[in-house]
Amino acid sequence: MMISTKGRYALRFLVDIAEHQGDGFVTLRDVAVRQEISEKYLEIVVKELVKGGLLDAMRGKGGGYRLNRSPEEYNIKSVLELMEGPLSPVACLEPGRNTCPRSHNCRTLPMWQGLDKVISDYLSQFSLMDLCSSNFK
Amino acid sequence: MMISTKGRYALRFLVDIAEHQGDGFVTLRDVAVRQEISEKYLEIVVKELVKGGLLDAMRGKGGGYRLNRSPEEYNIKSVLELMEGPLSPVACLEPGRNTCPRSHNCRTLPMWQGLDKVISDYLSQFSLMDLCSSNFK
DNA sequence: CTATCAACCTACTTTGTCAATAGGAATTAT
DNA sequence: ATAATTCCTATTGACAAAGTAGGTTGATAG
Repeated sequence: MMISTKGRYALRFLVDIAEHQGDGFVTLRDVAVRQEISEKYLEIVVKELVKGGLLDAMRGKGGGYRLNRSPEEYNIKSVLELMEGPLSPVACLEPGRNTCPRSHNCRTLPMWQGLDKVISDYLSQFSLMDLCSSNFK
Repeated sequence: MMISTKGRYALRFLVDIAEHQGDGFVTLRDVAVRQEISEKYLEIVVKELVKGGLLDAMRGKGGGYRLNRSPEEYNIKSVLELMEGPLSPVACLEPGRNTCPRSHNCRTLPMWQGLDKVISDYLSQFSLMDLCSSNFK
Protein backbone atom coordinates (compact mmCIF):
# COMPACT_ATOMS: atom_id res chain seq x y z
CA MET A 1 0.00 0.00 0.00
CA MET A 2 1.59 3.21 -1.10
CA ILE A 3 -1.05 5.90 -0.69
CA SER A 4 -1.90 6.67 2.93
CA THR A 5 -4.96 8.36 4.34
CA LYS A 6 -3.27 11.72 3.90
CA GLY A 7 -3.30 11.46 0.13
CA ARG A 8 -6.73 9.91 0.01
CA TYR A 9 -8.32 12.38 2.38
CA ALA A 10 -6.71 15.28 0.55
CA LEU A 11 -8.31 14.20 -2.71
CA ARG A 12 -11.68 13.67 -1.10
CA PHE A 13 -11.44 17.06 0.53
CA LEU A 14 -10.63 18.77 -2.74
CA VAL A 15 -13.37 16.98 -4.63
CA ASP A 16 -15.88 17.79 -1.92
CA ILE A 17 -14.96 21.44 -2.01
CA ALA A 18 -15.05 21.54 -5.76
CA GLU A 19 -18.55 20.14 -5.70
CA HIS A 20 -19.82 22.39 -2.91
CA GLN A 21 -18.31 25.78 -3.41
CA GLY A 22 -20.74 28.33 -4.71
CA ASP A 23 -18.43 31.22 -4.63
CA GLY A 24 -18.11 31.24 -0.88
CA PHE A 25 -15.96 29.34 1.54
CA VAL A 26 -16.57 25.77 2.62
CA THR A 27 -15.83 24.90 6.23
CA LEU A 28 -13.67 22.00 7.27
CA ARG A 29 -16.40 20.83 9.61
CA ASP A 30 -18.89 20.47 6.78
CA VAL A 31 -16.50 18.45 4.69
CA ALA A 32 -15.53 16.28 7.66
CA VAL A 33 -19.19 15.48 8.31
CA ARG A 34 -20.01 14.75 4.68
CA GLN A 35 -16.90 12.68 4.17
CA GLU A 36 -17.00 11.01 7.57
CA ILE A 37 -13.43 11.90 8.39
CA SER A 38 -12.15 12.92 11.83
CA GLU A 39 -12.24 16.69 11.97
CA LYS A 40 -9.01 16.99 13.89
CA TYR A 41 -7.11 14.74 11.58
CA LEU A 42 -8.48 16.43 8.50
CA GLU A 43 -7.09 19.69 9.87
CA ILE A 44 -3.61 18.31 9.56
CA VAL A 45 -4.20 17.22 6.00
CA VAL A 46 -5.75 20.49 4.95
CA LYS A 47 -3.02 22.54 6.55
CA GLU A 48 -0.60 20.96 4.11
CA LEU A 49 -2.84 21.73 1.18
CA VAL A 50 -2.92 25.36 2.22
CA LYS A 51 0.82 25.49 2.80
CA GLY A 52 1.30 23.87 -0.59
CA GLY A 53 -0.69 26.65 -2.20
CA LEU A 54 -3.59 24.52 -3.42
CA LEU A 55 -6.25 26.13 -1.25
CA ASP A 56 -7.18 29.58 -0.02
CA ALA A 57 -8.18 29.75 3.61
CA MET A 58 -10.22 32.34 5.45
CA ARG A 59 -10.35 32.43 9.23
CA GLY A 60 -13.11 33.51 11.55
CA LYS A 61 -16.85 33.51 11.20
CA GLY A 62 -17.96 32.87 7.66
CA GLY A 63 -14.52 31.54 6.88
CA GLY A 64 -13.45 28.25 5.42
CA TYR A 65 -11.58 27.04 2.38
CA ARG A 66 -11.91 27.41 -1.35
CA LEU A 67 -10.02 26.32 -4.43
CA ASN A 68 -7.77 28.96 -5.91
CA ARG A 69 -8.02 27.72 -9.47
CA SER A 70 -10.42 25.69 -11.55
CA PRO A 71 -10.70 21.93 -10.98
CA GLU A 72 -9.10 21.08 -14.32
CA GLU A 73 -5.95 22.76 -13.13
CA TYR A 74 -5.35 20.39 -10.22
CA ASN A 75 -3.25 17.48 -11.33
CA ILE A 76 -3.87 14.35 -9.28
CA LYS A 77 -0.29 13.23 -9.27
CA SER A 78 0.89 16.61 -7.99
CA VAL A 79 -1.66 16.60 -5.21
CA LEU A 80 -0.62 13.13 -4.12
CA GLU A 81 3.06 13.99 -4.25
CA LEU A 82 2.48 17.02 -2.11
CA MET A 83 0.86 14.87 0.54
CA GLU A 84 2.87 11.69 0.30
CA GLY A 85 6.25 12.72 -0.99
CA PRO A 86 7.66 10.82 -3.95
CA LEU A 87 5.39 8.05 -5.17
CA SER A 88 8.23 5.69 -6.10
CA PRO A 89 7.21 2.06 -5.68
CA VAL A 90 10.66 1.12 -4.37
CA ALA A 91 13.17 2.96 -2.20
CA CYS A 92 15.88 2.64 -4.86
CA LEU A 93 14.06 5.15 -7.04
CA GLU A 94 13.44 7.84 -4.46
CA PRO A 95 14.95 11.11 -5.57
CA GLY A 96 17.56 12.55 -3.26
CA ARG A 97 18.69 9.09 -2.32
CA ASN A 98 22.22 8.61 -3.63
CA THR A 99 22.00 5.99 -6.29
CA CYS A 100 22.69 2.44 -5.30
CA PRO A 101 26.26 1.33 -6.06
CA ARG A 102 24.84 -1.82 -7.62
CA SER A 103 22.52 0.00 -9.98
CA HIS A 104 24.71 -0.30 -13.05
CA ASN A 105 24.14 -4.03 -13.23
CA CYS A 106 21.07 -4.52 -11.07
CA ARG A 107 18.80 -7.03 -12.74
CA THR A 108 15.67 -5.64 -11.20
CA LEU A 109 16.18 -1.91 -11.57
CA PRO A 110 14.84 -1.57 -15.14
CA MET A 111 11.64 -3.29 -14.12
CA TRP A 112 11.20 -0.92 -11.16
CA GLN A 113 11.82 2.05 -13.42
CA GLY A 114 9.15 0.77 -15.76
CA LEU A 115 6.72 0.36 -12.89
CA ASP A 116 7.46 3.85 -11.68
CA LYS A 117 6.71 5.22 -15.12
CA VAL A 118 3.47 3.32 -15.48
CA ILE A 119 2.21 4.66 -12.15
CA SER A 120 3.39 8.15 -12.85
CA ASP A 121 1.84 8.27 -16.30
CA TYR A 122 -1.45 6.95 -15.03
CA LEU A 123 -1.80 9.48 -12.23
CA SER A 124 -0.62 12.40 -14.34
CA GLN A 125 -3.48 12.04 -16.75
CA PHE A 126 -6.20 12.99 -14.27
CA SER A 127 -7.31 16.34 -12.94
CA LEU A 128 -9.60 17.11 -10.05
CA MET A 129 -12.31 17.74 -12.63
CA ASP A 130 -12.10 14.12 -13.72
CA LEU A 131 -12.94 12.96 -10.20
CA CYS A 132 -15.90 15.26 -9.71
CA SER A 133 -19.41 13.81 -9.91
CA SER A 134 -18.47 10.74 -11.89
CA ASN A 135 -16.58 12.38 -14.69
CA PHE A 136 -14.24 9.42 -14.53
CA LYS A 137 -13.85 7.65 -17.83
CA MET B 1 6.83 3.24 -1.44
CA MET B 2 4.98 0.00 -1.71
CA ILE B 3 7.60 -2.70 -2.22
CA SER B 4 9.77 -3.34 0.82
CA THR B 5 13.16 -5.01 1.01
CA LYS B 6 11.46 -8.35 1.39
CA GLY B 7 10.05 -8.22 -2.10
CA ARG B 8 13.13 -6.71 -3.61
CA TYR B 9 15.54 -9.11 -1.92
CA ALA B 10 13.37 -12.06 -2.89
CA LEU B 11 13.58 -11.14 -6.55
CA ARG B 12 17.31 -10.57 -6.38
CA PHE B 13 17.73 -13.89 -4.66
CA LEU B 14 15.74 -15.73 -7.31
CA VAL B 15 17.55 -14.02 -10.18
CA ASP B 16 20.90 -14.76 -8.59
CA ILE B 17 20.03 -18.41 -8.18
CA ALA B 18 18.67 -18.65 -11.69
CA GLU B 19 21.92 -17.28 -13.03
CA HIS B 20 24.18 -19.44 -10.85
CA GLN B 21 22.61 -22.82 -10.62
CA GLY B 22 24.43 -25.43 -12.65
CA ASP B 23 22.33 -28.30 -11.61
CA GLY B 24 23.44 -28.15 -8.00
CA PHE B 25 22.36 -26.17 -5.03
CA VAL B 26 23.34 -22.58 -4.37
CA THR B 27 24.03 -21.57 -0.80
CA LEU B 28 22.43 -18.62 0.88
CA ARG B 29 25.85 -17.39 1.95
CA ASP B 30 27.05 -17.16 -1.64
CA VAL B 31 24.02 -15.18 -2.72
CA ALA B 32 24.28 -12.90 0.30
CA VAL B 33 27.87 -12.11 -0.52
CA ARG B 34 27.24 -11.52 -4.22
CA GLN B 35 24.14 -9.43 -3.58
CA GLU B 36 25.56 -7.64 -0.54
CA ILE B 37 22.58 -8.48 1.62
CA SER B 38 22.73 -9.35 5.32
CA GLU B 39 22.90 -13.11 5.56
CA LYS B 40 20.66 -13.30 8.59
CA TYR B 41 17.98 -11.13 7.11
CA LEU B 42 18.10 -12.94 3.81
CA GLU B 43 17.37 -16.14 5.72
CA ILE B 44 14.02 -14.73 6.73
CA VAL B 45 13.17 -13.78 3.19
CA VAL B 46 14.22 -17.10 1.73
CA LYS B 47 12.35 -19.07 4.35
CA GLU B 48 9.16 -17.57 2.97
CA LEU B 49 10.10 -18.45 -0.58
CA VAL B 50 10.59 -22.06 0.48
CA LYS B 51 7.39 -22.15 2.46
CA GLY B 52 5.61 -20.63 -0.53
CA GLY B 53 6.83 -23.49 -2.69
CA LEU B 54 9.02 -21.45 -5.01
CA LEU B 55 12.32 -22.99 -3.97
CA ASP B 56 13.67 -26.40 -3.08
CA ALA B 57 15.99 -26.47 -0.11
CA MET B 58 18.60 -29.02 0.85
CA ARG B 59 20.19 -29.05 4.26
CA GLY B 60 23.65 -30.06 5.35
CA LYS B 61 26.96 -30.11 3.59
CA GLY B 62 26.61 -29.56 -0.14
CA GLY B 63 23.13 -28.22 0.45
CA GLY B 64 21.55 -24.95 -0.51
CA TYR B 65 18.65 -23.82 -2.64
CA ARG B 66 17.51 -24.32 -6.19
CA LEU B 67 14.57 -23.34 -8.34
CA ASN B 68 11.95 -26.02 -8.73
CA ARG B 69 10.80 -24.91 -12.17
CA SER B 70 12.23 -22.97 -15.07
CA PRO B 71 12.67 -19.19 -14.79
CA GLU B 72 9.91 -18.44 -17.30
CA GLU B 73 7.46 -20.07 -14.93
CA TYR B 74 8.02 -17.58 -12.11
CA ASN B 75 5.62 -14.70 -12.44
CA ILE B 76 6.97 -11.49 -10.91
CA LYS B 77 3.65 -10.35 -9.56
CA SER B 78 3.08 -13.66 -7.80
CA VAL B 79 6.50 -13.56 -6.21
CA LEU B 80 5.92 -10.05 -4.94
CA GLU B 81 2.49 -10.89 -3.62
CA LEU B 82 3.87 -13.85 -1.75
CA MET B 83 6.38 -11.61 -0.01
CA GLU B 84 4.37 -8.42 0.42
CA GLY B 85 0.78 -9.47 0.56
CA PRO B 86 -1.66 -7.68 -1.71
CA LEU B 87 -0.06 -4.97 -3.83
CA SER B 88 -3.04 -2.64 -3.68
CA PRO B 89 -1.99 1.00 -3.84
CA VAL B 90 -4.67 2.02 -1.34
CA ALA B 91 -6.16 0.29 1.69
CA CYS B 92 -9.67 0.51 0.23
CA LEU B 93 -8.80 -2.10 -2.37
CA GLU B 94 -7.22 -4.67 -0.12
CA PRO B 95 -9.01 -7.98 -0.45
CA GLY B 96 -10.56 -9.32 2.73
CA ARG B 97 -11.27 -5.83 3.91
CA ASN B 98 -15.01 -5.36 4.03
CA THR B 99 -15.86 -2.84 1.39
CA CYS B 100 -16.14 0.76 2.43
CA PRO B 101 -19.74 1.86 3.06
CA ARG B 102 -19.04 4.92 0.96
CA SER B 103 -17.78 2.99 -2.02
CA HIS B 104 -21.00 3.20 -4.04
CA ASN B 105 -20.57 6.90 -4.55
CA CYS B 106 -16.92 7.47 -3.75
CA ARG B 107 -15.47 9.89 -6.26
CA THR B 108 -11.98 8.55 -5.99
CA LEU B 109 -12.57 4.81 -5.99
CA PRO B 110 -12.69 4.33 -9.78
CA MET B 111 -9.35 6.05 -10.13
CA TRP B 112 -7.80 3.79 -7.48
CA GLN B 113 -9.21 0.76 -9.22
CA GLY B 114 -7.64 1.93 -12.46
CA LEU B 115 -4.32 2.42 -10.74
CA ASP B 116 -4.50 -1.00 -9.21
CA LYS B 117 -5.11 -2.53 -12.61
CA VAL B 118 -2.27 -0.66 -14.25
CA ILE B 119 0.18 -1.89 -11.60
CA SER B 120 -1.17 -5.38 -11.67
CA ASP B 121 -1.04 -5.67 -15.44
CA TYR B 122 2.47 -4.31 -15.56
CA LEU B 123 3.89 -6.73 -13.01
CA SER B 124 2.01 -9.73 -14.39
CA GLN B 125 3.71 -9.48 -17.74
CA PHE B 126 7.19 -10.35 -16.45
CA SER B 127 8.75 -13.65 -15.53
CA LEU B 128 11.97 -14.32 -13.70
CA MET B 129 13.49 -15.08 -17.09
CA ASP B 130 12.87 -11.51 -18.16
CA LEU B 131 14.96 -10.22 -15.29
CA CYS B 132 17.91 -12.52 -15.88
CA SER B 133 21.06 -11.13 -17.48
CA SER B 134 19.42 -8.15 -19.08
CA ASN B 135 16.58 -9.86 -20.85
CA PHE B 136 14.47 -6.85 -19.90
CA LYS B 137 12.86 -5.24 -22.87
C1' DC C 1 31.53 -41.68 14.42
C1' DT C 2 32.77 -37.19 14.33
C1' DA C 3 33.57 -32.70 12.31
C1' DT C 4 31.77 -29.48 9.25
C1' DC C 5 28.61 -27.26 6.59
C1' DA C 6 24.22 -25.53 5.69
C1' DA C 7 19.38 -24.81 6.32
C1' DC C 8 15.99 -24.08 10.04
C1' DC C 9 13.85 -21.95 14.24
C1' DT C 10 12.61 -18.64 18.07
C1' DA C 11 13.15 -14.51 20.09
C1' DC C 12 14.46 -9.81 20.51
C1' DT C 13 15.57 -4.84 19.20
C1' DT C 14 15.57 -0.52 17.17
C1' DT C 15 13.64 2.89 14.50
C1' DG C 16 10.22 5.14 12.23
C1' DT C 17 5.60 6.09 10.38
C1' DC C 18 0.53 6.15 10.48
C1' DA C 19 -3.51 7.84 12.20
C1' DA C 20 -5.18 10.07 15.28
C1' DT C 21 -6.31 13.00 19.76
C1' DA C 22 -6.04 17.10 22.98
C1' DG C 23 -6.09 21.69 24.12
C1' DG C 24 -5.63 25.95 23.19
C1' DA C 25 -4.38 30.70 20.31
C1' DA C 26 -5.38 33.84 16.65
C1' DT C 27 -8.68 35.92 13.53
C1' DT C 28 -13.04 37.50 11.55
C1' DA C 29 -18.20 38.53 11.13
C1' DT C 30 -22.42 39.75 13.61
C1' DA D 1 -18.58 40.69 23.41
C1' DT D 2 -19.59 36.35 21.32
C1' DA D 3 -19.61 32.77 18.28
C1' DA D 4 -17.44 30.58 14.58
C1' DT D 5 -13.61 29.27 12.27
C1' DT D 6 -8.77 28.38 10.99
C1' DC D 7 -4.13 27.77 12.94
C1' DC D 8 -0.52 25.81 16.08
C1' DT D 9 2.13 22.64 19.26
C1' DA D 10 2.43 18.53 21.55
C1' DT D 11 1.41 13.76 22.63
C1' DT D 12 -0.15 8.96 22.00
C1' DG D 13 -0.78 4.04 20.71
C1' DA D 14 -0.31 0.70 17.46
C1' DC D 15 2.17 -1.39 14.10
C1' DA D 16 5.62 -2.71 10.67
C1' DA D 17 10.19 -2.61 8.62
C1' DA D 18 14.75 -4.11 8.83
C1' DG D 19 17.54 -6.18 10.97
C1' DT D 20 20.43 -8.98 15.05
C1' DA D 21 21.54 -12.95 18.15
C1' DG D 22 22.07 -17.50 19.30
C1' DG D 23 21.01 -21.92 19.04
C1' DT D 24 19.00 -26.71 16.66
C1' DT D 25 18.54 -30.10 13.14
C1' DG D 26 20.01 -32.64 9.28
C1' DA D 27 23.35 -34.20 5.46
C1' DT D 28 27.85 -35.38 3.92
C1' DA D 29 32.99 -36.22 3.87
C1' DG D 30 36.69 -38.13 6.13
